[in-house]
Amino acid sequence: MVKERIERVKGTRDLLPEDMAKRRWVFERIREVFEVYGFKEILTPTFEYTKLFQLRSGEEVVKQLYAFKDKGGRDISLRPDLTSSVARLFVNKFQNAPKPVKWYYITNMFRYEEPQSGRLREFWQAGVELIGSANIEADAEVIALMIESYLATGLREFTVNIGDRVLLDEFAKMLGVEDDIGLMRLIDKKDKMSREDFIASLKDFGLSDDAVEKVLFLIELKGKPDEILPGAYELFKSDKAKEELKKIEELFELLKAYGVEKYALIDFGIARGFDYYTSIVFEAIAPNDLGIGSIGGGGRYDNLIGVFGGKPTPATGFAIGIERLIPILESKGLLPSFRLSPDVFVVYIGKELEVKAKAIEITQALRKAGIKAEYDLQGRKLRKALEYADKLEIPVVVILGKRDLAEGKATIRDMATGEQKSVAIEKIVEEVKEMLG
RNA sequence: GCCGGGGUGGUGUAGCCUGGUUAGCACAGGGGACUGUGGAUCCCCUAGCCCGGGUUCAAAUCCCGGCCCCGGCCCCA
Repeated sequence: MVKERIERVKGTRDLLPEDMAKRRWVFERIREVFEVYGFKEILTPTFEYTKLFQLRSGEEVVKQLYAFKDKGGRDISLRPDLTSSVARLFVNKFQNAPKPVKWYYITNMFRYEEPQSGRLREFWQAGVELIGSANIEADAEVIALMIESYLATGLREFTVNIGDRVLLDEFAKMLGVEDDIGLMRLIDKKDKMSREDFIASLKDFGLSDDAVEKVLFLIELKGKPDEILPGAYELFKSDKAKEELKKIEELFELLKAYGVEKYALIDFGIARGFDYYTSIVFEAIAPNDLGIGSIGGGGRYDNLIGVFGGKPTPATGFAIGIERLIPILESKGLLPSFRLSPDVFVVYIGKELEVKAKAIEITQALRKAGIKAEYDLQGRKLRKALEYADKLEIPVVVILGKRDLAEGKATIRDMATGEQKSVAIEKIVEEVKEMLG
């Protein structure tokens, strides 16, 4: 016989019962916060026309699509994020809905990248989109929500670092740099290299000594607003930049009102990709030794709806990377432990149908009472059945044999103490409930 | 797409450099010793060299290609 082993597809993961229990717990914590903030859950299709994702361009983006032709010859891609789909949905059906539109999603995404630490080809994100408000309150709302989402999972050591694309643009203009994207790309990499290498790469990029000084000054603008903003007001002279700085100042005032300002920092070196963000951008960082950088991020994208053919509509949002968050929570011992085994194991002795049937009836009665119960489908001998229950740490075993049955009773065993009692069959549910507390 | 390190029963591993008995060990799984009482012991069973090609009398072992894993680069919406 030829056995061909089928492997998992590269960059994908099998999620086992323990994994699912953890994920479900984390999803629920996050979902609760999303809901109390008034966001409503949506889900768009797993795949869309490739065109949808190409529209907001970026050659890299297209290269990392999981793209294919379907049988009808359509060019299709698995969604690399939900923002594009949400924008499409909004343009298709919700342009005249009352504003703001507040949506959230918890689902999987696909990107064709080389897998590495904290990066798979299929991954899950929990995110929100807030569409229809250009006010800084909308930015504050989603940033506060992001912070509270992490707090809900028990995480405490993290910061949400806030940057601004307008300021980076103004900065590039100030330096007379035409390739502003190239400059942002370099600035984004600042933490990955030594100061000397960073300076060298800036010079290679063509910056004058004076401009290099300014860049170094800019990336030092990282911290609490009262420490940072005075320096920022000195660095930026244009009206547009000053106006933007005022917004950020207000943003932090609002975050104070939300009660989450201690988790928020200014970091003007944050660029977060280069395609659709237009103003405030932010990313969440949680110190860890797992090699995991950002655990989530987002920002304002005021042009995207227009790009997709809608009337220009401001929007902001964020996404939390579940595959990055869970290992961090786990390494900090913040995840509860989950019991997957049943609470009661019903064992019958012998092969008689009558006994077997009674065991099933007892199991069903327990289940109807909401108790996680199983009976021994393997038909093990009592000794093996107890070993099994012990191994799975099942706290209560109900033993049913002909002798018990003759008296209309069953034996209930407390696996921790080994204590047993003989109980009338109709009293079993009641008795077990009491034992399980 | 590129670079480095890996891939031996379900899991963890020895063996690989230096090719040569039946690929060893531990745990897990199933059964028995023990026909109504667990965490112990003993015995038995199940199950493996990632795939393909090459070199060789002989390949888990050496060579080439592919796939997958771990990590890094690019990129990270």
